[in-house]
This record gives sequence, structure tokens and C-alpha cells, in this order.
Amino acid sequence: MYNYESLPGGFVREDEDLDSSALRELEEETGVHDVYLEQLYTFGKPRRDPRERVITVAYYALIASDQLSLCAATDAEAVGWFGLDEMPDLAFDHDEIIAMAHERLSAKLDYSTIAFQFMAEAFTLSELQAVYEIILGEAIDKRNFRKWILALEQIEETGELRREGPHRPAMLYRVIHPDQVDIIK
Amino acid sequence: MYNYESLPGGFVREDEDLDSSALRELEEETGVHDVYLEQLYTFGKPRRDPRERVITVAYYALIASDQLSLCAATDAEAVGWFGLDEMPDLAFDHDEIIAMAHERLSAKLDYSTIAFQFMAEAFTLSELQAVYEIILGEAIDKRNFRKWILALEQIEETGELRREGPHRPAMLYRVIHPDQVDIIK
DNA sequence: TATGATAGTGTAAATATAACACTAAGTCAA
DNA sequence: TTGACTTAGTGTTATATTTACACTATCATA
Repeated sequence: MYNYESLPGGFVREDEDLDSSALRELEEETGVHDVYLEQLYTFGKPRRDPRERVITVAYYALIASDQLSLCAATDAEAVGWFGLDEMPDLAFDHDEIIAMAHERLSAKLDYSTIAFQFMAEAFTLSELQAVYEIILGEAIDKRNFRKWILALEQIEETGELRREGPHRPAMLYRVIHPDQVDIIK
Repeated sequence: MYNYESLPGGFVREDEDLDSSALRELEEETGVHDVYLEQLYTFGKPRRDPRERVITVAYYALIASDQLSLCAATDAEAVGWFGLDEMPDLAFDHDEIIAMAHERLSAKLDYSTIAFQFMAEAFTLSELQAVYEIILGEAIDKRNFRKWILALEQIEETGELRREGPHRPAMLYRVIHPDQVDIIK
């Protein structure tokens, strides 16, 4: 009867924090772990799930681009990654949750270092710029982007190069404080 | 046994939206209505209330400065207004909720027109500046503030003056779109 | 060795922000 | 009536930030 895809989720246990619960459900249903997790919003309209009253404390997680493997849990449907522009129909108000997460993330790009959560341990400035461009949905001037991101003094050269493809190799960078998301400016 | 002050709040009803519930509890316990309401964060640590598991979807409300009268509900303790610097000891993690609301509000002053929610229908620029200074906890240059706030084109002169006290009367302003909070810049 | 692909770099103009001090209009008291 | 006090109101200049913009470098491959 309800034939839509859902976001990963489940019920909070009696003796469990909300953050832990989100991490647990995510890992149980997708195998994904080692993520940046942030509470997004709590959705509680009375009939958002027509079967019963459900109040959802929604979280979003960001994961480094080299950690994308998924494994469906035994009791879960197939899992998969979907681009924002290729989302299947979602159950309940899950599309609203996605929209809000996207909005939150776009806003945070401007005033925090949250984008680094998507990066592998070493990355090129072009890759980092692509993260910004994809999330913001607009092109960014390459020189201005580099000037800006380097001025933050949050990333540094690794000294290595990535040689890949028929073109000039790119310098690799690393995040100086990989485990924190800072407010900038 | 628990002798601390609490924030207004209560349980969500079976057929009630979270926003409506927050508004209802606020009015029931304080008589306050006609507020700007925004969901803040959901607090769910297992023993934050030592009596039983309570997950709190916290909201904050802003109210115009000429609407500050309070009436205690029959079943509620005495209610009162408290400055941030004169807060009594609060129950559970309610101090954390206050701190987060203050933080959120400070941040929003910079990129939204949320401050107008505190203003009466007509107000002076000095009053508006005081709102910013109190919330941000720092002095603002008067000329720069006026230049900035007027450039937003979100307020306009009413044409009236407020004559009050032994000094030059102040021009009165009104908010052009009083029922919306805009993102600026 | 020419082609095609991505990496990498600097400068100048425009805009935004920050610093800063005096005059205006009222009340009140001497 | 005038001098003292109080808050309202106003512009300019320096600094910092943001934007616009085009060419060279290095590699693989044909």
C-alpha cells in the first residue's frame, strides 16, 4: 500500500540519546558510520504518517566521499544513494526533510567549515570547489574560491600530488582540524 | 523536591501539531499570545528529567515590547519575566535551552529581520538599536547602525515624533512587512 | 610534437564595513 | 532667559572584502 522510498530511521530506545539513536539506525540500515551528524528539525504534524502518530526528530549526516559503500540491513529494503535531482518519490513528508537539510547545508557552507566533512583525507581544491558548487547549485570563480578557502587557514598542502588523467597533476590538501566544524567570519 | 523554576511547557496532545502545542502551552501558562514562534532544538538525553523519560521539542517565542503582560494560569506557579543576567536556577537542562535560544537569536540578528518581532507598532531607531545591543551584548556605532538598518528598506518613518523626556524628540518608524521575517544579505 | 584536458595564478574595480565628533531640540533649574 | 543636561540625528574617509576577469603550466595521448 505504501510503495515509497523512505529515509533511514526508526524508534528511539528507552535509554538512548537522540544522537545515538540516529547513528544507530543509520548504521543498522545502511552500514554507514563515521559521519558528521547534526539535528535538523522535528516534524510532528498529526497525520504525517497516516498509520499512526509519529514525531520525527530528523538528523542529517555528512560522509566523506571515500566512505560511500552501503550495505542493506537484513530487515531493510534495498538501500542506495540518490542525487538530489534523481530522488525517487518519498514516503510521508520525507521530501520536506530533504529540502530542509539541503537548505541548512547551503546556508552552513557560507559561515562554517562544514563542507570539509565531505572530503577524503586528501583532496584537491577542484574537488572541494565542486562540493560547494553542487550544494549551492551555482558556479564559483576558481581564483576567488581558492583565495577565500586558503585565507580561512583551515586546510594545508599535504605535499603530495594527485596524478590522474591527461593533464597537470593537482596539489593535495588536508583539513587541519578534521574533527571540528568551525563558524567562520 | 525539585524546587527550580521551569520554562513554560507541557505535553503534546494526540491530535495537535508541535507549533500549536507550543503556542497553547505558552498561552495557558502565561497568557502571552501573538508571538513569533520558532522551533529551537529537541532535547532527549535519557535522564534529563530524572523522574521519567521526556523528550522536549523546545521552541522560543519573541514578543513585542508593548505586549509584555503576564497572567499566571490557575494550575501554574507564579510566572515572571527574567533578564538573561538575572535568571533563577532552572530545572533540568532548561539553562541549556535558554543558552541555545540566545545563541540562535544572536546569529539571526545578523542575517534576518527577526529583531523587528520585538518592536511595538511604532518605535525609534534608538529602541531598535538597543534590541541589537542587548542581544549581541556589545555597543554598536549609532551612525553605522542607522545607515545599515535603513538600507535594508524594511522600516519606514511613520511621520510622527515621540516627545518624551528632556531632550530632542525621536522620529518614529514602523516595520513595512511586520508579519514576515526575511533573510537579508 | 600538436592537441586536449585540468591545475594553477594576480590585479584592479567596486562594494561593504568601520572609525570617528559634532549639531539639534527638547526639559529643567538656577 | 539662559546655561546645563539629555537624547536624536547626521557624513566623510579609510580599510577590508568581494567581484570580475584571462592566461600559462603540466600532464597523457595520438
